[in-house]
Amino acid sequence: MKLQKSFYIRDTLLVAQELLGKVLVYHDFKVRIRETEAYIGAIDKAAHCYGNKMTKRTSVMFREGGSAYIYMIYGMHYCMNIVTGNAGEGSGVLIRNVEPLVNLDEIFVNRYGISREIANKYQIKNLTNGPGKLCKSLNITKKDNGHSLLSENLYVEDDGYKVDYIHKGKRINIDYAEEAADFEWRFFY
DNA sequence: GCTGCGATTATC
DNA sequence: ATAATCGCAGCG
Repeated sequence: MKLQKSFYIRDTLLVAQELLGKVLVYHDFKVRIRETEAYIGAIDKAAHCYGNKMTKRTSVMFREGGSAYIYMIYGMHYCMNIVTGNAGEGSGVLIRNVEPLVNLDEIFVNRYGISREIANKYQIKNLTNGPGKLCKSLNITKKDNGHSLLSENLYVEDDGYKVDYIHKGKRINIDYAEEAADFEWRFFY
């Protein structure tokens, strides 16, 4: 069943963990969420909206939970977040690693420009195990920024899959974030 | 207007 | 370990 607004308007660390094992649906794609990171603007120097920094880029993060925040990083990759909490809070969950469930043929073309049959082992292993790889694989771009997760073509559903143990660790590539760099807000299984 | 850099990835 | 590559924030 599709997750409703009330799922997202909760504590960001809780949402980040409960998103594990859920299925992200985007048009004809379905992928299982395997790794997430929480970002909480109020106390998190790694967050784009740290210190309530409202800019053109971060405005979506200040919405009520349940929207997609898509941003471009390093001039060449898109990353997808799910906005969490109450309006004005400025928090969200980065989707880092997913496992494709359907439509593999189209994913290989989007990601590598090749048919699935000729993909090598390395390409298969690294298909969608990163935030930029996820967006490339599913063709998620800036056009999707601000889109509602309660809509027809973009949402998260619970298909009954159970995650047994959630691993926790420090978030990736935020060494500049001082004390926040040590927060164990990365979750995976 | 100009400058510097990043919640990444692929390759060396 | 490092290049690729560009939107945008910060400055003034």
